[in-house]
Amino acid sequence: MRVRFAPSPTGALHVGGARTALFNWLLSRGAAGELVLRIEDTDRERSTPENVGQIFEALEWLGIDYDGEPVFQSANAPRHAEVIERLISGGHAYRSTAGPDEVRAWREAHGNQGFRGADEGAGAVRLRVPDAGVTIVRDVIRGHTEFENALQDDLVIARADGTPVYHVAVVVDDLDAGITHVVRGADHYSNTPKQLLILEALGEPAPIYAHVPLLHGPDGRKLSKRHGAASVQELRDAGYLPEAVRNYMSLLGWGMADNDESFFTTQELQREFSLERVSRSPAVFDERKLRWMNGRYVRELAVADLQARLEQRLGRELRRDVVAITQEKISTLDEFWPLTAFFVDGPADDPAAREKILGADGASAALTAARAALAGLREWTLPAVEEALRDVAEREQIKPKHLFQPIRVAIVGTTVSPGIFESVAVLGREETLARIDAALCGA
RNA sequence: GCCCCCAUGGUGUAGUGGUAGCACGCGAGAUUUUCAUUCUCGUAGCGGGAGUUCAACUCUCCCUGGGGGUACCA
Repeated sequence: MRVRFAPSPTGALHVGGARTALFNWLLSRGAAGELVLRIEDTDRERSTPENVGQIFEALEWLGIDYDGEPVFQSANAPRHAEVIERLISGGHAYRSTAGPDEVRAWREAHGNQGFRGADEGAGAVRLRVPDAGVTIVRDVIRGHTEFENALQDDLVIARADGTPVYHVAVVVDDLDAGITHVVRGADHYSNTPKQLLILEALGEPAPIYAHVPLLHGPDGRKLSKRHGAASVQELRDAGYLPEAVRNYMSLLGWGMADNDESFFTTQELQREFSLERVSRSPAVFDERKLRWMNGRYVRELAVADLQARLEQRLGRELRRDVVAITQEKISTLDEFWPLTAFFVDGPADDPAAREKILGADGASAALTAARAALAGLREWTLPAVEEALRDVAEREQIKPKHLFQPIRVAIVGTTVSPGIFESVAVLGREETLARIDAALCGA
């Protein structure tokens, strides 16, 4: 078995394309030599180093490793030219100057039958399509479908300038690479008979096809930028974890039998995956579920691991204890900084919170009592802080909420933060007392 | 226009010729110092119409809806 992933070099790795890559990778079982990466770039316009580099990065981030060096389709041009020449000399193709207008006119005049041209010795190269019979697409996911040859136009396989068209390029490249399984998006389904026709003219066998359903946005339309994150780069930038993305994407258009859980390790995925179980209908990409799943993955990370990822993402050193007290409160990496910036940037400026909490009856008294208790602490540890503060609440007959919220606003600036005892413990004696004093002053 | 594909709650899916399970979401409750987390309960579905059958969500056909293709794009 040999599968390939062949994205077009537009730079952004679409999540639909990423899912196809994932399926290919799972199908190859990650075995060496089984997954080849090819850049479809017959027109060469888009395969700039930047664009291609971005795709490599996205794939690497996702954890999908292909085998060996990626192949650039354009590099295979001589081979394509040779095949096209062969088709012409074998009588399977001819040169024609007919353009879209002629083709349309022909169809109108022939009851919508496919265009059939004559050899003019110049122009683009068109494949001769049989007038009768059917071309059968056999697809692991969709079963057999017959396409009538009579309806198919003699398709262009090379432009007038001699450059091959995509359909020839893929077919030839797959053949040369010994590809046995072609797993791609369903948008290629209707084009498959064309490739089969080329294969037939070449006298070569067809690979096994599997067309996976497309991904849609919440509005049921094809997933695009206006739906938010539509590329894996955007997912990464939004703070999702690659393993969560991988897990979530594997669930789109695919389900395990006899398994009600939706969490899979990569090993389980590798073991259980089968093309036969891939769904035929398009799936809607639901970022809320991804977010939920990502939160689960975040919480299962070792603190040191989470810290490393956050540091890498934020480009700054982070305190382990800060990461630890935040872990269960964030569902994406993105949510970390807003929740903990107060540790290094000082209290946030939230007048509404100050007014509401610090301005409340008894807030100052509560703060004062808390300050005194904290100031008297012999050692500044989480248990000590917690004991002291709970003690104040009990002794002063203050509802916990009415004691803790003022402290929170005093040190954080807003009403949302990690646990109050944890925050105080991590902030340290000096800073905590200073911030409480400042709050008392302001009030 | 023509060709092709698809159709289980809002979303992702499981499933069987005898009416549906799981997960997200959503709602309610519990825990709770905020936000979260966690736990409990609940909500909601086989697009429509014929046909086959004792019986269809499951098989067939039609319709509707959605999607894809129809390039000298990939």
